[in-house]
Amino acid sequence: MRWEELDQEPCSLARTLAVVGDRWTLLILRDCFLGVRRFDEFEKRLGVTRHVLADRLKKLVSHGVLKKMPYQQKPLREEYRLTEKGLDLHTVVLSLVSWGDRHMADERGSPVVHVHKGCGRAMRPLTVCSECGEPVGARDIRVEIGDGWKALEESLLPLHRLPQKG
Amino acid sequence: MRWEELDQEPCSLARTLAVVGDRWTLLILRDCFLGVRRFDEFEKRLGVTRHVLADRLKKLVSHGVLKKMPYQQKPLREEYRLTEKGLDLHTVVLSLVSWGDRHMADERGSPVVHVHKGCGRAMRPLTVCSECGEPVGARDIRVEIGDGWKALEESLLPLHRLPQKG
DNA sequence: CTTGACAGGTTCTGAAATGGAACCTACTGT
DNA sequence: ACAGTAGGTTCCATTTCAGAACCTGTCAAG
Repeated sequence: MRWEELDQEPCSLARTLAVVGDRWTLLILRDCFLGVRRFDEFEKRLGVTRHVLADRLKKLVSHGVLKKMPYQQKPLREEYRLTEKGLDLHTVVLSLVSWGDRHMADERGSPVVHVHKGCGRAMRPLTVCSECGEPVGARDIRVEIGDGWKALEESLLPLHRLPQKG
Repeated sequence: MRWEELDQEPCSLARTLAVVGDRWTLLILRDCFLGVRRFDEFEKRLGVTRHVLADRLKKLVSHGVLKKMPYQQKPLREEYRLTEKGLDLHTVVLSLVSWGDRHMADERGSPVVHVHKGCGRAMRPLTVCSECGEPVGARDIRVEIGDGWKALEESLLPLHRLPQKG
């Protein structure tokens, strides 16, 4: 499978990875959420080569995750900002960070703390069911085929075994 | 920056990407959550080369995300199963899928539906604050330096500008 | 007892992506 | 006139990847 074919896959995860499924892209997005907007700032903070950085920014713009906004004329200078579509990736970044905090931290603890402006406290993201509000984990969910995709059932989901304890 | 240095970074996102920051790894994990356990099943479903598949499975085992369990002797055959650490990645996968459903779906809608066993309804994952239970988005959170990392403040977070509308 | 099949890999080779550095193009400031 | 800055592009050596063939241990059929 080629990278370019990925956004045609009958799988929302594959389609998302077509946009952000790359180590540099997610690090760029992390910095976007911290307020970084300019080419040379990304370069200094990430240690990525300019070539790759230019390529990833271009892809993110073409996918509508970032947009270029002029911040001065003469000479024209543009900065990269998150669109609403890009801001919506916050839960993805947050869940990745949260997993790292739980499973990859050293004795110094979490490098950054997320403070919820609403209640003022340090928070961790919790994933809950949109319907009943209860927290959900891997074992609480069953996967079924979407209505528009019944014809492809066999190729989509040959298996429905859920991961159990042990 | 080299891939191998990534898990030493003072950033939980970078450390997480050291484990799963690769397009094939996340597709492998998707299939794990659907119940796929054996080498040749992964190969058929993913269209990945055997070389890369063997490499990624080995890395996931070495990071403690998957474990090899024998399911027969003579000849010894082993299958790959999610550990608790691996099951804990479910929220990551779920948030990626959910973003794809919202922003990358075509007219046929979501390929798969997640049913919450607890309440029996089709659900979307909602990210809420662990402290007050309110839903959180990108604009509801402020980032601060963790206690163990104050000394590195400048290199960690030169900027605290938050993405605003427009 | 030879042939074939199967699970689960490893080895080989050419193509693609990446890292590192140099170069380019407007402009501004001294 | 010269240096500096933002935002790239070009070039080349190294690394990684895709695609295919090959290897090993076991069983089952003819």
